[in-house]
Amino acid sequence: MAEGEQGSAGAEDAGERRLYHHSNLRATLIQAGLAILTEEGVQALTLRAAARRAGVSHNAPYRHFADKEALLAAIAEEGFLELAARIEAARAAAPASPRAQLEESGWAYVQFALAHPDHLRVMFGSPISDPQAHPGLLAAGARAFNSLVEIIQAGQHAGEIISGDARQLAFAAWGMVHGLALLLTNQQVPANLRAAYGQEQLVRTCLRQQIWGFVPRS
Amino acid sequence: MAEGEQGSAGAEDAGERRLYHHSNLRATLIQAGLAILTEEGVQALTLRAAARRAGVSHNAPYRHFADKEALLAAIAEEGFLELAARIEAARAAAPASPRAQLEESGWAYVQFALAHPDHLRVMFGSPISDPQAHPGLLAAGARAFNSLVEIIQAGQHAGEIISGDARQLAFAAWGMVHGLALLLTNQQVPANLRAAYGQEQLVRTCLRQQIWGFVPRS
DNA sequence: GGTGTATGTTGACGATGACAACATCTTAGC
DNA sequence: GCTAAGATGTTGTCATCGTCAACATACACC
Repeated sequence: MAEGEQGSAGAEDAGERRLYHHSNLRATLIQAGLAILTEEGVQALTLRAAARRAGVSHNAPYRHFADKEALLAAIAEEGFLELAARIEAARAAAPASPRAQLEESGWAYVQFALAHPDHLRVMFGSPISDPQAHPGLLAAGARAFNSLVEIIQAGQHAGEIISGDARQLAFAAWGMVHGLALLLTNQQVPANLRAAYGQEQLVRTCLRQQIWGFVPRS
Repeated sequence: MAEGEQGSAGAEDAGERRLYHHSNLRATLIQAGLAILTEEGVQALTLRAAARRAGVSHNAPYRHFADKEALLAAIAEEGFLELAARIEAARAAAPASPRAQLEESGWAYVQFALAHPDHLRVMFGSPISDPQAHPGLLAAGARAFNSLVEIIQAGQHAGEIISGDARQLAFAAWGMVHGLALLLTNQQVPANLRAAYGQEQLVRTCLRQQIWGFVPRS
């Protein structure tokens, strides 16, 4: 955003000038949506609220998104991209052992969920009517998933992980991590469990148990 | 709107007479909400729509629910009760082996999710602001969770399941099943995986892998 | 039988998603 | 350069929703 062309006066705050046709409203609206998610929660994420944050009229978003669901899909896509980046970073930072990488990736996933619970709700809780209508969303989700597949394949090559369909194993791992993340963010963890372990230890314990199931028996 | 007391006459369909003060509107509204969930989906679940189905005015629900969230909580509670019942039934129908019971319980959970995806969304997707305000909800959730704990404890006694905190193990199992259920109902399963295995086989394979991690090493 | 309270109704308000009509900026063709 | 056409943003409007306030009715207890 930011520039001024054309016309005229009305320099807003100075520096923050936008030209009406303010170039990428689309990106601005997505950022506004993310800000609303973290500051006010998912129930406050409304087309009109995003428009207000972007400083445009209540109907401007319709020039960039067919309807509310399209904005949600774009925000979800953004989430999957960050999720994939976090998983990849965690893998890179982890020891070379595929099993360790699996644990760190899972923990990274849960950390993302805990840091952005309402973003996660948009990514997964929403009933996206036609996924085919939002191809970017599918691609971003696939990228995150493929990170797991790669780790598992590497582990199979190294003999650290049982043989079998790597995609199926990755799905199992994804399911576990996803379930843990949602239970934690929804505060649906039995209270005494949470108290006894603490979030990180509880999650890592569950992850190690699952990964333990991936270890070849001698 | 509809009838007539007081004045009188107006027997509706015959048989279906309700006396205005029609006794348990509360239960009727919950049932109406469930019907909306299965027939129209979660986005159609609205206080006013539930009132319409129940044949009362748009404000009648407020005599029984403080706000929309209270109705959602009641519907969620209903879901947890059915979920617990299904898990218990699956356990009862399964072989005596605790590991088999674990798999059947998990599959029952996923079946419930597939049969009532929008009900699941109300149970888990909603951001219940203050769980303490809906004690029945917590109790119903705890009952479902405790079914798993019991199976695991039995397995530990029989030496079929590794020792350790049964509640933590149950949480891991719950997380896995929950994640699988959500991914399936949100249609977020990689297409080729779904095609290669079919839902039931895919789920059972993942469950067995996890349970395999619960088996004591010789 | 009369009265108080629980239950249901009518009416209103502000907010939202969506549509239509209009205004303004940008760009393409000349 | 200038103008016509399209892209982008605005104003106005509508039906629906959640919620509140005021009012009406029916049941239960004395």
